[in-house]
Amino acid sequence: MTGDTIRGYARRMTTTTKLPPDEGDAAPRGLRGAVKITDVAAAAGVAPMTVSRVINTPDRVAAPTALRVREAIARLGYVPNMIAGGLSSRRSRMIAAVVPTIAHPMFAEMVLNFGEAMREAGYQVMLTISGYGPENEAEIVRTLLGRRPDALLLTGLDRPPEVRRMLADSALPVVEIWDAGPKPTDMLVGFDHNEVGVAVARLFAGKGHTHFASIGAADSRAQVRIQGYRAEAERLCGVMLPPITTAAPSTIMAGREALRQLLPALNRRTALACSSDLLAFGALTEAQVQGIAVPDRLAICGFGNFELGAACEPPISTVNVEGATIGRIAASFVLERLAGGTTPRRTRVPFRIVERGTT
Amino acid sequence: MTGDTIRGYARRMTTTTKLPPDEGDAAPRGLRGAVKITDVAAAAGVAPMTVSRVINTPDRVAAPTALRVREAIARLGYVPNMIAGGLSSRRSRMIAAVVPTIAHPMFAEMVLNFGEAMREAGYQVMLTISGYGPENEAEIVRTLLGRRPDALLLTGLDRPPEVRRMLADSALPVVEIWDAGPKPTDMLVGFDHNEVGVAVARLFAGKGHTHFASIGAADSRAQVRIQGYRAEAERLCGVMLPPITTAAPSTIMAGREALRQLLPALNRRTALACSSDLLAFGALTEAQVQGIAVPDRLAICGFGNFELGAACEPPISTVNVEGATIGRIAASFVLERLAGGTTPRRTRVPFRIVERGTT
DNA sequence: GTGAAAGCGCTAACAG
DNA sequence: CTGTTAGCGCTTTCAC
Repeated sequence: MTGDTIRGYARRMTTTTKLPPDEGDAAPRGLRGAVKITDVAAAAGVAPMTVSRVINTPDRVAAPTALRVREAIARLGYVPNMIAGGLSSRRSRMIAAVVPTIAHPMFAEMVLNFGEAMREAGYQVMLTISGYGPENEAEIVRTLLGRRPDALLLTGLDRPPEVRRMLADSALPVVEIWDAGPKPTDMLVGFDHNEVGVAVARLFAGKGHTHFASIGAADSRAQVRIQGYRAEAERLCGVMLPPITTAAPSTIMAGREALRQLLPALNRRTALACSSDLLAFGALTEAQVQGIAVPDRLAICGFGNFELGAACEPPISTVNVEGATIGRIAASFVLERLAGGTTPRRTRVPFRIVERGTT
Repeated sequence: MTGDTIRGYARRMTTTTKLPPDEGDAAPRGLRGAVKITDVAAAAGVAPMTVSRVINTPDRVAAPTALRVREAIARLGYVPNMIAGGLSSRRSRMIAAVVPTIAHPMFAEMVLNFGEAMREAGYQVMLTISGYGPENEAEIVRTLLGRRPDALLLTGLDRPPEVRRMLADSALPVVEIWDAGPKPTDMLVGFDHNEVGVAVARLFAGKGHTHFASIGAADSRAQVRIQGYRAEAERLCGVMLPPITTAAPSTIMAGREALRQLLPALNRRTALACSSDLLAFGALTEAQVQGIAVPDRLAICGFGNFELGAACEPPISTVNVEGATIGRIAASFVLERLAGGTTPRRTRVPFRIVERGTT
């Protein structure tokens, strides 16, 4: 524990970095050198509470006073301690978010837009990347709750009972994204993955396909999409090739490998649904290598609308779900609740089939 | 402000979610229902301080006492308030990280591994995605410092003076990643982007190339790589085609477009360096569409070692820098400092040219 | 090995 | 519009 007490102090002396010389009587630099609200108050000749008001509720302070305080803040380089503020006000101005991955462009977009919207409103987002599978979600949520976030954003609806209990006990606003289902914890911004699969099957059927194949990652939502696709194709009397399941998260290589597995069964015109554009691109690439004509012999539809699918040759038909939109809607729901709203917001975001060269 | 006081309370009544029935005399649920350390202490018949010890320094508590306390913690569902703990101990157990993007696989990997390593050590990472360009870095760092992180991870070395000042004043451990240069703020885990460019030029030169082209994103590090490449190629008496500069962040489409621009100048065997595998894949795709033989007429080398480059056909030669390694080393540096170390750690991580089908 | 007192830096609540 | 008082929930410090 000895080290903890000198965290970050003597250190500068051991670096070669030249520090700028002290600029006049600026911020005090000593140990625990952080300027605090009382320092600012003293410098401005007001009470600490007035400094607090200048920062949090500026319109409740007379203009000349506020000016003096702001001047002192700038001069001293005061950075309010939100940890202390949060303890006192019981508002951490922090939102906890959990997503399975940021490698998936949709989640990356979602995170980016959610974070931006929350930041504009004065909140920070604490992001945790959980990986697929809900195994350690309880652990993650417990840790997150320890920081007393003002709200949570979680992915999916597949929540262990222990987590549901913790969330209920915390009584915090919760937004669940990505999935749509009947019993969200609280608020919801998602879509029905089964419907996505159905829509893809109908797209193919509408083009006269009678033979249907699928490549799906071993991730619960991906499997729901694939099942929706297969069920609908079957309902339409399609001939089903055996489903290929690949490891989650999806990769291009897995798509190539899966197409190679599919090869022997590909003896007539076939429609192929992939649970990700990465798999679809892999399948397309391998089809080209194997000399299978796309889309004439093999039609391919992916999911996710990755830039890759739009920019490759031929461009890949896919299903578009806007991560950015999900992120912004989720942020607006959270902010509304934080502002006192009580509406139990639930929204299905639309998805859209983007037809391109592979169908 | 009226809303603030009822944040999250009456809400459950308006949802359709069925809550599980109260399980015996479990955690108190009322307003501000959070169980606190005094509740646990009372339930276990000890002082709050003993509960704190059970959580933070278990070996300073007698086994039977600890057992009773742990039992009470579990029964009440106590989640320690780290905001209160942080205020008291002056250790937030939080690390602030700033990266320009998470769309780039290397940053995604870096963030993932850094976060994992820190989490294992009991820290959380608060991530901010800044976008390219240091314009708003001061604002971001100020906000982050308000949370009193125990350390910071920042990208690049291109730091506005105001930020350098804030960092120096805070006296916190800082690790800068991605770049290598003579005057880091504190610790460093990066590589020399110029050297990367030089290495690519030499790769091409070694294969007898005499004509050199480049496609680079308008991002400072990408430009350094491209300049290193062009300077070295020139030094080796290469004939230089005019550089193509594309918008940051890089896209596949930009690579295709850039190759189209390059087309008129491509009247003999040419080597093409791209500042990202996305640009390289775009160039490759467009070359295939245009019927330019790769690698015979046009050799291509990318940067980043994205899965895309490895899995497409032909696979793209590239420069590999392990984001995961950077993340883990950065975490180890921070943890060492947090444990009391004072060594001014600076490391250059190696990069490696991965030759594949496009050279 | 355990407890009591004091206080981290801020803001809610009330008073003036 | 501004100030005073009293905590927020925990940990530090010191006593036992």
